[in-house]
Amino acid sequence: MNEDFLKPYDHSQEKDIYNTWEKSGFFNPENLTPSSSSRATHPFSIIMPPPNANGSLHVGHAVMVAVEDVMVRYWRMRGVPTLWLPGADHAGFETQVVFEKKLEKEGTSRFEILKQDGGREELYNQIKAFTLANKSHMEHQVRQLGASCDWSKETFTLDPKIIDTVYETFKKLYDDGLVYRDTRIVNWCTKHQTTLSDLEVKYEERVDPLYYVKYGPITLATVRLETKFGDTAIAVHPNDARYKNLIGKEIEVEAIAGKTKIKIITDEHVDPAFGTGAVKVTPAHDADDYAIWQRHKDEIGGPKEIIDQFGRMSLASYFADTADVMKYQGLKIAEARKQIAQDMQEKGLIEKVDTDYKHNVALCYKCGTVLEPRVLPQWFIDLTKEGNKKLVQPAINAVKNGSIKIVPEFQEKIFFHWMENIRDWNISRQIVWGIPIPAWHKGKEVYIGKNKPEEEGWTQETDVFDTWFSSGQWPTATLRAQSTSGHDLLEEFYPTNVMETGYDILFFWVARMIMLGIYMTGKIPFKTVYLHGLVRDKDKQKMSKSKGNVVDPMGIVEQYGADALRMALLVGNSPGQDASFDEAKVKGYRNFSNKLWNMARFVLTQPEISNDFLHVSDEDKKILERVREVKKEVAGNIEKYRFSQAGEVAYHYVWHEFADKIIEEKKKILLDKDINESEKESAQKVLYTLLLESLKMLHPFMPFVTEAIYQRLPHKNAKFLMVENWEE
RNA sequence: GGGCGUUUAGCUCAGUGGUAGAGCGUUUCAUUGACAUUGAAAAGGUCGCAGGUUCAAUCCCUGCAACGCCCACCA
Repeated sequence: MNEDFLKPYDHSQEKDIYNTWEKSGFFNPENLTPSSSSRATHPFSIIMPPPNANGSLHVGHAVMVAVEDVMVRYWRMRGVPTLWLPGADHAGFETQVVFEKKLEKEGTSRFEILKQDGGREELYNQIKAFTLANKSHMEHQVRQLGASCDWSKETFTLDPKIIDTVYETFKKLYDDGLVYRDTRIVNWCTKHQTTLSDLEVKYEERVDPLYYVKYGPITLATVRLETKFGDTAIAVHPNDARYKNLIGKEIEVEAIAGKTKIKIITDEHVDPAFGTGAVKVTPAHDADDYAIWQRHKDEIGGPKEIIDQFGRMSLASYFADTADVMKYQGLKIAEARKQIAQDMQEKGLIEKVDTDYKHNVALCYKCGTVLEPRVLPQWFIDLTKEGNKKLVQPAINAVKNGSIKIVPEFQEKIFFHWMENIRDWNISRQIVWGIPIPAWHKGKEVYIGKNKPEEEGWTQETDVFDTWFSSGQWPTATLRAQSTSGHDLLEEFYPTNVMETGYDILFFWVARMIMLGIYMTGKIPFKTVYLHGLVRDKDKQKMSKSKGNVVDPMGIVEQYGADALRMALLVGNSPGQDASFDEAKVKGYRNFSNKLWNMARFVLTQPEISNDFLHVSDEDKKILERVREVKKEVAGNIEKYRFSQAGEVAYHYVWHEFADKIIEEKKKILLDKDINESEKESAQKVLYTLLLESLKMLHPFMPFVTEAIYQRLPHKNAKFLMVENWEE
């Protein structure tokens, strides 16, 4: 027996085991010898959600690796050609935000860098260096978790081949009329100086004063007093009797700077029950008002922009000669509002103030800054007109008709609900860290292409793509990028089997992959979507840096081993359901690793009985039959994505049946001098068989300790447990 | 305003149309031979509440309550 067994199991050997696996080449599907079983003709593939290369892995990544590795290792042992393609995401906006925080700590900002000549390139290069450093750090961590993915095919979202595909898709969308550039009201973050998609807006309920302002004969309620300088009309409901005589007229209004005139229009959208039933229309700074303006373009003036990109009053275009207004010039919104309220109070223009008015405020999901709606030219993907037919409906249909299954099933309802109410997607970002939108402008002309057109006068688009536009093409783009002349991976592995990710990015990512995947290839990108839940802390609180309750998975791996962490994250957790992280649970499974180690130690004290041993007792035959049943149960659960159940069945069998009962009974037989050799040999045969079967069924969950034991067996069928045949 | 999820042992959570499960915790006992990162045993749950379907419901249906989450252009 190997001397290592005289000591407790030492999980620090995980690193060495991983290295030998990786060097063996068995992570790569082309090095696997498919088994002869009929299942082996259908490959198994997973594209790993590429972690953001801007920091360390969090527990969510550990869940992702654990779940995907279970499937991949299981199917590999079934003799199926198995591809698990890893990647890394440049994560445009997210990474730029992380990088800017770093700059802030260093006492500078991106604007300092952008001021210099060639500042844009400089900033890009700095973020690139930062990202690449984090990328290799993160890849190392994915290895530590035991991910048996094919590193030779690792793909980065900024690889030239990925960008080529993204450009090709963009061109196709543009040619099909599914991409358009238009000036519309969009969400603008005054801190980050970029627009955000509707998904990147978080709403928070706040209490603000609601001012009842006198507009001549009308009083109307508003929170945003400061936008009054951008008013172009007042709207009332068409059936509102109170305003019957005023509709369509221009009324004269006493304002801060003397008298002005404003038109009364009607719009179905106005709720007569709110406030006074009259609403000021400020199309440049409010999405609702912009919508009203669009319906009344012919009657009223266009958007008057009176707040700038930094969230400061910018009144010179309309009020340069009016000192009473220009005194607010340059004030931040909140300050301007306060002063205007005060001034209007003094002039008797405010009828009353409702001080505890509750309403939802739109915030930047990253920094919490109040978003300022702005009217800007942006690139959009049409999802409401032609795009609804060509992008949205095919995706809905794929899930409705079962070509794509979402696990857990209830998430399908959530998916449908979002898809059926989807809006056009703003894919423009005004940041540097991202894939540039391949477009050129000359006056109103637009040219789509990577390279500048020959003729004079074209200027390059400066917006970059929303990261999700490129990652939304990930399954297709990666397989295409990694294909070689000998291996068309799209042909071999697309559609992939499973897309495993967190439910929090169902809309951001999964929905878009389905739409774009079908659009690009005519085929669904994956057959099953498995959505894991969020990992919260021990007290069910969301982990966050500010709360200081973030669990570092790598610290846990260091202390208890990746096997223990993986088991703790798998058992007791179900798809789509949040889980809480308890270190005590990890400790329990660390103990299990050692238990298994010692079980092996005991078995290996016994002589190994050759394969052609024929005198298995009837009782032992039952034991061997039973382990096959258990293994089938584990397999069935894995195939049905019930990883918690699968892990628990294996765990329970190995510890509480094999160890506690069978080993104890066989121990008695082996020590009893009155029992004949044949029966002892039968017991020894059983012990060796059960050990091997236990290692196999636990390997997808706890790859390291099972491999460590396998490598110390006197006779091995395969070079690695990782490529042992699951069956026999 | 819509939609979704959860409610099971002290805690964190799995699970099933037919005497209820795991991890941790608690109590008692055992132990120099595989393992104290151990073993044997025990306590502990009218499976949120109220109806219904069924021979049988924790599980299916209806309603309710509490908690949580997502979506939504009411100023």
